[in-house]
Amino acid sequence: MVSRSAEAKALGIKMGAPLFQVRPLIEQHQVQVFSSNYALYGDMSYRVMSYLASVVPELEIYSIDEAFLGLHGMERYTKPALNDFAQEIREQVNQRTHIPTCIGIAPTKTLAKLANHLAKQDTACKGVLLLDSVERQWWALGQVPVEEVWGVGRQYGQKLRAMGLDTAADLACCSEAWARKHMGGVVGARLVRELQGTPCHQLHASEDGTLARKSIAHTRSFGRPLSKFDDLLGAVAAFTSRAAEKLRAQGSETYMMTVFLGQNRFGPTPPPYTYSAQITLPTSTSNTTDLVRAARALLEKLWQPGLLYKKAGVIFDGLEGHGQPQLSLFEQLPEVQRPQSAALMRKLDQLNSRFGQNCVQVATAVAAVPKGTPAPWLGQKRQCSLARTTSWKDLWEIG
DNA sequence: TCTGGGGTCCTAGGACCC
DNA sequence: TCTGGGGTCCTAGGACCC
Repeated sequence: MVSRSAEAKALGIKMGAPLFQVRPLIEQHQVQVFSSNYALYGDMSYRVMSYLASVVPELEIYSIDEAFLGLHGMERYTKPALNDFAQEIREQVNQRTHIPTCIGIAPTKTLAKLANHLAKQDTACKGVLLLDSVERQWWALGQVPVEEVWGVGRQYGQKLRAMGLDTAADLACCSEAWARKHMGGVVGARLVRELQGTPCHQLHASEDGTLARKSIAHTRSFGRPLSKFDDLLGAVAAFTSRAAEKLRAQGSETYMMTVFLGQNRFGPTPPPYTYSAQITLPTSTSNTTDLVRAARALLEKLWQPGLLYKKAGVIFDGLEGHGQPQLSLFEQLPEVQRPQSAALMRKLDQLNSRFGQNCVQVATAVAAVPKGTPAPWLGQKRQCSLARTTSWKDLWEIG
């Protein structure tokens, strides 16, 4: 259970609880359960972000369901005007997507997150909280338990409580030097300064309403544990293909690749549970066949006969913008060397986008799979909702 | 039987180079 | 052979985020 409605939370279904543990509750109260549906979420997110990009000077997409809006140049607006502006945004997003939102406005990202947190909690805010004075900022800081501050996780939360710091305000009273010493160095120092109202985190604006990642990964747990090299190769090749698609979709190339295998963390085997290997490629690429070849080499280093693996993943780091890779003087642009490669990948992406994911795949990803059977690494998505907005076969039918 | 899938930034040590 | 002050890259891991 990763995302729960207010009603589900009220039943006591915990974040991260595995389905089998809450099965009785679910049956008793007829709780509706859905597998994750990334295609639908991604498309709805894109609709919201595109709208936001059209109404504010700067937009940073922070995650699939959160964004920072830069309001620079709007400081002169009075409090009611800013509140009205935020309300208008909420109404528009709701009209277009039926997605409810809350907005926190403050001089730093950390304070804006804190304001947003309070706006969600207190219905009197009507979804918007503006912290436009030092007095209101300190009032807000006093309302929030320290572990709910953005950047304070479980470890620091416990540590701060043990030191008698209970609220965000207590933390904001600490000195930068203290935070540097006790909260992970420069990270903690910035956190405290942000709480005090001094911006330390820039806005990383995205101009086109999409998010350009610095690393791209595709990782999955298998439907059942796998041990044979060929099965794992199939999985790793399929994951590499998906990650390479994501890479091309954001117009990037990679020169660093990691492959990892994971064993069952809940099983009888003691740690380590994951084994990983990394390679630096001689030149940046987004070509699926090149990347699958590299993935295979990494897997050959990792794989041990007799071990049962439950999970695998492929991660691309060292991303470079396509067309402007940082090459040394003596290297050729990859696309100049192999002009047909880019065209082939474009065709591959077009086919898969038009006729469905995995319509065309690299042979390595399917070689080990007998005809007519699902790939052994696929998870069981038993309760998937439909991809209403991104798949022809799942369109709403009205009749 | 069943236990998610992504990301970010920072630190530190060792190899290697000038 | 020892001394010294840089720098980069690679690798691994920790803490946090959604």
